[in-house]
Amino acid sequence: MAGRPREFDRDEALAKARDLFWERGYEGVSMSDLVDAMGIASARIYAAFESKEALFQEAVMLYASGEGGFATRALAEESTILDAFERLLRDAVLLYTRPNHPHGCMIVMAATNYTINNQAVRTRLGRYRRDRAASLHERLKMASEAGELKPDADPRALAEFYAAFLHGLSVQAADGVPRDMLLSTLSPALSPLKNALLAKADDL
Amino acid sequence: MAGRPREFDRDEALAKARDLFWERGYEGVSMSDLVDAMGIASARIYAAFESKEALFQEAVMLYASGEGGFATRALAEESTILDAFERLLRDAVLLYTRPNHPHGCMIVMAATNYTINNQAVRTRLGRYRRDRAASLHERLKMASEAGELKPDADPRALAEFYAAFLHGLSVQAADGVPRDMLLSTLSPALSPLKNALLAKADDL
DNA sequence: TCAATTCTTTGTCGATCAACAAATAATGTG
DNA sequence: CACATTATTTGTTGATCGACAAAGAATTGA
Repeated sequence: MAGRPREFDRDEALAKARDLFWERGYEGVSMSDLVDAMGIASARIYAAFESKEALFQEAVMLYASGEGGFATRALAEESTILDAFERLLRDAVLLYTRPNHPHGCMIVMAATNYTINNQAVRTRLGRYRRDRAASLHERLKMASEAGELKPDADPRALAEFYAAFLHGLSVQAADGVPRDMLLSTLSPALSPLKNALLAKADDL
Repeated sequence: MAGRPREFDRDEALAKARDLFWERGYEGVSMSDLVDAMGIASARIYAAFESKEALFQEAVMLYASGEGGFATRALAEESTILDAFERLLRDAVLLYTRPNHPHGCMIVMAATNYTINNQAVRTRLGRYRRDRAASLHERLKMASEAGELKPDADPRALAEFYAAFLHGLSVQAADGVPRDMLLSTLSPALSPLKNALLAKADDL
């Protein structure tokens, strides 16, 4: 079997599609935009990725498993809750303001407003965002059960607070707020968590 | 002068357009969607509002001077910085989760991702968002100069922090996070400001 | 009454949208 | 070699996009 070999690098083309979707969102990118950016004719895109929606989905998964995975990594790899959230927020700012890349989080930016036809795309991205909030919640519950937090701390409220802030960082970055400015917001942003920690030493 | 009188209520039609744009964004709404929602033929829309973009702009202004003005009002009408921000955030949650209305903030949701042709719309809404951050900054500087804040508090960082959180609330609301949940995030959200206040009594 | 003015209806414009069909080209396997 | 298989090229499809032109309808002032 095995017919004519593919002439373009599928991963490379997918990465280009991801960047375009990242910058302009699903509906902000037309097939002809993709043709230009990926450098291959539309029929080839359909052959390799099935449809625009499937291509977008795959691009989102590429993002989520790559740069977008910073949150998962921070939550899993840091041992204290404070270290985890400090790193998570810091990595978020760095990613959202990376030079020569689209600003903001792809999953936040790429699907807020949508045509009737494409509500499924919007809903799916909403689910991704809810999953992120859930993972924050999980990590905070863990910390609470491990005795890191005050007994009256509310892990769910803290989780939704940080989810909101994280999403907001993305909007700010897309609006061009500079990296240093966003980094300076992390000190106030971490104070709710610090207030919820069981006291060791009083800092600030 | 004065020819045939208009048969439809311009303000009413504009409000319907605003709600549709609020829910689905500028590009998420087509002229034929507007025709259906406003109940008038497209040529009438052009006669009364000039273009889709001008209609959108007017709808945004209607929003900004109405429901969207909660921030301006809170900042202007409350005398202490804490009261102002408490009310601002609370009003934001209430507006963003109002039943029988689109969820989230129109100015945050209606233009994050956009086609090349409509970057002007995106840019303009970005400017609105930056203006909001600037007004938070102004109010915090006022408070600082009035001696409400600790000398080492950073009004600019606090302003951008609250701007980010506010924008994030909008994303959360649009994703269906319930009102009570969002209200419970306000307690952590206010702790950075409380930490920056010159001490009077220590409340948790 | 009639002319000027404004609104409404109807139909349509060229452009662009996502998606594919058909034909041609290049590979491996038997 | 021939044939099955897969890629690429080219062109087109019907739908929908935003925007308007032209003509009829309703009103006011002269």
